[in-house]
Amino acid sequence: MSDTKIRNMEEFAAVSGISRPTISKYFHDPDSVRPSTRERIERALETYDYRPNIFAMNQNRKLTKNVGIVVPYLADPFFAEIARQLEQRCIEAGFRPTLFSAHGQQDLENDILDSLRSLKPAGVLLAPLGRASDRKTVESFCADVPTVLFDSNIEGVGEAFVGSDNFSFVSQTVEYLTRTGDPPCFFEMMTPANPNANKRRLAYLEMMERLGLEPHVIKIEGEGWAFEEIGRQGALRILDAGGFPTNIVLCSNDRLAIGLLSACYERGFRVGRGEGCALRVASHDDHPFSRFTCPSLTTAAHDYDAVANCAIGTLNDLIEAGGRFQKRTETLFAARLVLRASA
Amino acid sequence: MSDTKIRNMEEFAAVSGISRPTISKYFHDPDSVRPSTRERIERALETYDYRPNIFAMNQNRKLTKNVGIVVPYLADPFFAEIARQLEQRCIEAGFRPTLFSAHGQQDLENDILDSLRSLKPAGVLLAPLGRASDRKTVESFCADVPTVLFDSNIEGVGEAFVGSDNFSFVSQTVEYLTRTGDPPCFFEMMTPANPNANKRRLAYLEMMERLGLEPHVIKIEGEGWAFEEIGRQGALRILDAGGFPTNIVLCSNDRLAIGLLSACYERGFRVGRGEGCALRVASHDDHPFSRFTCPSLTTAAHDYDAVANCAIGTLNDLIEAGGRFQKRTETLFAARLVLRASA
DNA sequence: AGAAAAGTTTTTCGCGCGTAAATTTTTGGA
DNA sequence: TCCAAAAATTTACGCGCGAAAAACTTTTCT
Repeated sequence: MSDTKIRNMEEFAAVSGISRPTISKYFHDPDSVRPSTRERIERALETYDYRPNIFAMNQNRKLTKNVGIVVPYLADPFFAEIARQLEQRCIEAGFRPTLFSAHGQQDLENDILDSLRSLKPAGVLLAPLGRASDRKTVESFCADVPTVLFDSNIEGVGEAFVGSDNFSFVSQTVEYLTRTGDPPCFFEMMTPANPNANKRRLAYLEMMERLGLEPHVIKIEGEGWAFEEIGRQGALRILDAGGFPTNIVLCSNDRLAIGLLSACYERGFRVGRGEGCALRVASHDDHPFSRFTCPSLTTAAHDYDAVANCAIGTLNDLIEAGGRFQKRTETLFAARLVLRASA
Repeated sequence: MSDTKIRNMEEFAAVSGISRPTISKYFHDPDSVRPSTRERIERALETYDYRPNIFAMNQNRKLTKNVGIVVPYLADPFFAEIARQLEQRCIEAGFRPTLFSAHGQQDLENDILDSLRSLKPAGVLLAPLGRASDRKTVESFCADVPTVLFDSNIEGVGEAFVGSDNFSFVSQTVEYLTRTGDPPCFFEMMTPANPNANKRRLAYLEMMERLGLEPHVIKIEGEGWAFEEIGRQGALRILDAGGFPTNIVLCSNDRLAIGLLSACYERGFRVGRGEGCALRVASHDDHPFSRFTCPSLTTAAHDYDAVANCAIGTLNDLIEAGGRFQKRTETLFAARLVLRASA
C-alpha cells in the first residue's frame, strides 16, 4: 500500500498504466475489460486504494443506480422501520438509496423533491405527507422522475402505488372484537394528516353498518406528529368525562393506542380481556413497540416484508420499463391480525 | 410561466440575457450582483422556473454547504429524534444535511463514509457504531474530512466529541433511588454495542462504592439492536428464576427498561413507588417513548437540545476554522433527572 | 496466410457548474 | 469633464467522470 493519495481516475490511470476510460469501464463492470487488463488494474488497486467519486459518476450517466426514499416523518418508528427495510432491499438489489425525511413539513418535502431532481435518480420511493403535501409540486415531480408512491396514496400521481388495504385492517379488527365482545367505538384524530386514517374510519363505518351495529366515532383534537401525546390527552379527557361509549376501543393507529393505554394506566383502568378489566383496546399498524406496551397491543399488522418487497420490485420493473408504466397500478396488502393481551 | 424547460444554467443564461457566471454568482449570493442585473434574473426566474443542479454545484466548489449526519441505527427512536433535531438545525444554519444510517452494520458504516467522501462535505456529524465500528476506516475518514463525533466517543478520533456525561446520568439515578429506597441493582446487556453502556456500568460501580453499598450488576444475553426484546427476555428469565437481587432495578438504557416493564406486566409484578408495587424501575436516556410506558418511566434525560445545539455549533466552528482544531475537544452534558411513576 | 469479424482500448467531447483572471462598466473625486 | 479606483461582468479553464466514435488488437474463417 503506497501512501501517495490518488485524487481522481486520471491519476489512477497514470499509475496503473492504462487509459482512464478503460478504468472507467472496469468500475462499471470488471468483466468488460480483458482479463490481463483487469489484473493490472486490480494490482494497482491493491497498492493505491482508489475509489471513483460517486457523484461525478452520476453527473453524465445515462441511467444512475440512485434511488431516493422519502418518508413524511422519520422519527415515527413505523416509518423508521419501513425505511430501514427499503434501504436494505435497495442495496441488495444493487441500488444506491438515499433517505430523506420531510419532518412533517411541506416546505421540506418540496425541498427534498428538488434535491432529488439533482440526484438524477433512476427512481424514487415516495411516502408523501398526505394532506399536508403540496399536490402540484408532487405531481410535477412525478411527471419528471419515475416514482412509486407508498403508504399514502395520491390518486393519479406517480406510476404506481404500493400500500396496505385499510379495509382489510379494519374489517379484521372489527370482526374479531364484535365476535368476542361488544361492538367497538373508533378512536381517531379529528384532522388526521394521513389519508389512510380517513379510509380506516370509512371502513369502520361500513363494517358497523354491515353488521347492523351502531357506530361511535370519537374524534380527538391535536395537530402534528406527536400522536402518543395526542392520544393520551384525548383519552384522559374522555376517561375523566365519564369514559368511552363502549368498553371496547378500536384506535385508528398504534401510536394513538399507545397514548390511550398510557392514559388508562394513569387513571387505573385495567385494559385487557381478563377478569377485572375495564376496557379492551385494539388498533392498527403493528408498530415496532406495540409488542411491548402494557398490556401488549392487539393490532392489525402491516405485512412490512411484502410491502417493502413489492415496492422495490415495482420500482425495479418501472426502471427497466424506462420509467413509465402503461397504466398506473395500485397494490394493496391485507393485514394480519395479531392477537395480544390488550383485546 | 413559460413551458419551455430550462435544462441547465447555460440555457437559463441565454433566456435571461446574462452570462452564465453572473447567474452563478446570483445563486451563490443574490446581493453580489448589481440590482438591475438581479431584477433581470429574477424576472426570468418567474418565467422559466430554473434551479441549479446541487451536485454539479458542489463538484468544483472550494467549500460546500454539505453536511453529513451519520447514526448507527435510525430505527432506534433515540437516534431518530436526535437526527431530526440535527437536520433541522443544520438547515437553519444554512447547511444541506444528508442523513445516513449504518443499520447496525460495519460494512454499511464503511460504505457511508466512502459515499461521504464523494459528497465533499464541509463537515460531518458522526455517531459511530461503537464496538462494531471499523476503527481504522473511521480514523482514516476523520483524517480526511472534518468530523465531529457525537453520542459514542472514540478516543482521539475526529476533531471534537459532543455527548452526554454518563457519570452524571448514573450518579443522579443512583443517588435518587438510594435516597428514596433500597440500593439499586444494575440491569444491562452482556456485550453492549455502545461504549456509553460500559461507562454507565463503571459509574454505577463507582457510585455504589462511594456510598458504601454492595453493587449488583445483572448482565443479560443478546446481540443486535432489538433492545426491548432482549430486555424483556432477560427480565422474564430473571423473574421466573426468583426475581432481582433487590427490589430496585436501574437499567442501562430506556429501551431495555421498556422490555423489562413489559416482562413485569406480563408476570403480574406491579412497578412503581405506591402500595402493592413489587419493584421500582429507573433508567437512562429519556427515550421519546418513555413518557408513555406503563407506568411512565423515571429516567435520566439527555439534554437533546443542548447536545444538538452544541454539535452544530462545534461543527460550524470547525468549518470556519478550516476543518481543523488546535486540539480535540470533548463536551459532555449533564443529565436531567425526570421523575415519573416507575420509581 | 490474409482479410473480415469481433473484441479492446484510446481519442474526443460533454455533463452542469465554480472560479481566477481579463475585460468592461460604473462610481467618485478633482 | 476627465481619469483612476472600484465594482460588475465576461472569458477561459477546470472539476471528476461517462459515452460515442475512432483506432488498434486479437480472433475467426476461408
